Amino acid sequence: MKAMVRVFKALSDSSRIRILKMLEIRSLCVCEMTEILQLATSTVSKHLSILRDAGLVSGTKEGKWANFHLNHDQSDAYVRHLLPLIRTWLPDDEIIRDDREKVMLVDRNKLCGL
Amino acid sequence: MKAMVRVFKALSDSSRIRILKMLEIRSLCVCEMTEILQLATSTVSKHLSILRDAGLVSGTKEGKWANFHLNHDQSDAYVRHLLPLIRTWLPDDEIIRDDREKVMLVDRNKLCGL
DNA sequence: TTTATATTTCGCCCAATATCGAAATGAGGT
DNA sequence: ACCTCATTTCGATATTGGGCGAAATATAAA
Repeated sequence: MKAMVRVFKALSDSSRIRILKMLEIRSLCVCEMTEILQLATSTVSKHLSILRDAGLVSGTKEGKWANFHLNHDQSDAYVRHLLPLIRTWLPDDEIIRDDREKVMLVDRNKLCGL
Repeated sequence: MKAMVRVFKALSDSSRIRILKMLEIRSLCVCEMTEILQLATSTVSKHLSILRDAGLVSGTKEGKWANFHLNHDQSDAYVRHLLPLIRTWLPDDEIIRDDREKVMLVDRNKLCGL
């Protein structure tokens, strides 16, 4: 039950939902998400660790960046069932739509280190 | 998005998960759940109002008791998809099993008003 | 090795929430 | 109407959780 509650807790914050919906487009590094969400880097990193602990995302280091992506298949039953559901939800949400447009525009090389 | 987060928030507490799993067996009144959960009546009532606001359960007054039951079909997409999922989860959880055994034993007439 | 930069961790603050007991509400039975 | 009892609401308290900035880590580049 603890694991299940942890997953639901991870899903019960709008910033974290925004992150998941962005990651449906492509994998992203922390500074890209920070730019889109307009939150402090440390806050975004915290959100990602909560999502990682729940098994919803995973992050792999690539050079100086940490690439985060959705944890579709290799994960437990909760995540395996919930991610596809969430993918079908919020198709018309304004914030989500705007976020995803920005995902296609941001470039980590131009973005980070301003 | 607000509605979706509200549903996930409602699901991210172990007492409320226990309530949902008990209601999979049969509808229950507040004092029956209070006895099983070993929480204050006011706490259980609060949990139920959170579950009701999320659309997960509904309660109908029957005499002096308030009968709560799961909100399977008539509810929004989130609840309609999540309740069946949750039904298949935690089949071997000890707490859930114990709760459900108690559900079959409690009798509101003997229980309430001790 | 030193410097620059992307990320994580830490300490703090404020808001939200889980819990309780007491008081208020509501519906039945007398 | 009054009393009883199940439930809800209210007030207080303690814990959790989201947010930030600063310090610590890690990795690339110089």
